[in-house]
Amino acid sequence: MIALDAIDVRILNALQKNGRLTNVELAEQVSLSASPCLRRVRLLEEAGIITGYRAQLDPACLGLGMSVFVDLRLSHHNDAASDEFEAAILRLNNVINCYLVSGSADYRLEVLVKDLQGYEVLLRQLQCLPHVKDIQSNFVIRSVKAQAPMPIAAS
Amino acid sequence: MIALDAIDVRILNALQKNGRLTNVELAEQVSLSASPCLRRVRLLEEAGIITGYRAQLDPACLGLGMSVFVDLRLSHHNDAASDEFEAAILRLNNVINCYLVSGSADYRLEVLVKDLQGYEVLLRQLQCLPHVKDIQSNFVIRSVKAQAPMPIAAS
DNA sequence: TAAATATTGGACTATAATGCTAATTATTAA
DNA sequence: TTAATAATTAGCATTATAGTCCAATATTTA
Repeated sequence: MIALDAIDVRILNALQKNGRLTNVELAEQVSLSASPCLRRVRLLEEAGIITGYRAQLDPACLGLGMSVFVDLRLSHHNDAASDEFEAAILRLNNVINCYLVSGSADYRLEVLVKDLQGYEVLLRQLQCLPHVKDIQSNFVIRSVKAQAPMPIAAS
Repeated sequence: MIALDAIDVRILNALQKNGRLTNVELAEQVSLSASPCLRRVRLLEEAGIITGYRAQLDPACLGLGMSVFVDLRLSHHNDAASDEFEAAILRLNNVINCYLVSGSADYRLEVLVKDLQGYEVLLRQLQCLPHVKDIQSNFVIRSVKAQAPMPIAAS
């Protein structure tokens, strides 16, 4: 874990808000001239602190207005079963996130679909996945806070 | 919902993968010359399909190696209680996502903390929030698939 | 088919990225 | 505290990119 000074923190916060800031704009915001600013950004990228830049899309505009959390249990908990299941999950494009979690479920998925019909299709796909024993769904009614910037502390 | 042709879909997919592609690079990838490519990107931004660009950071590098889903129930379900609770959630920087969900919980939060100690601190803050009755936590053991690109269909 | 509309490609200007060097700042050791 | 060293920064020059304008092409519609 690389030490971040106050300027690095400002850079990271600015790029979390707007990943397409030009280096000149970024340098202004963090009170630095362009070249050292660029040097710091490159170092943050090389250090793996900045892992990439993504355009954020509005799922509703893309016909993906329904978001669902799907909790899933497997019938077998050996490595082979997990690997097979996870490989299948990676192929399902409507599954945006998938975590192995503690608690009553094994996996928690976050899924984007158009509507209940789309959800039904996906549910059937999930039920057919290898080693799936149990599925429970929670629908997102409203998003209160989404993809908030990470809290960064200088170190 | 604006109609997207095949070129728009390619643009959106390319920018989901890399939001800092130069317009020239993007134009090459979608087999278009620079100026119409730029025009399309601007239209996608103005239409609200592209909502922004963000740098992706590695939480582990920032001392936020622990991710937890927190399910939360309120004691009262009137508007005032919800509003007060949601306002408080917006102020908690370790809460990255917060959704109103169906099912046994009212709200589902996604939380980033350094470790169990950090989690304990946050848990106490959540318990002190107005109208909170019940809290249940699920720890993320491993991320199988994270922030996968949205599946986009031409229309 | 022909007219109208939308989209594209290319030239040009303004702006930004990037590498280099000198100067400044911070750090270490005496 | 001062001097020496190392790290970081600012400014400048060069190259690349963004963004605008207009003519040409493709598409749509009657």
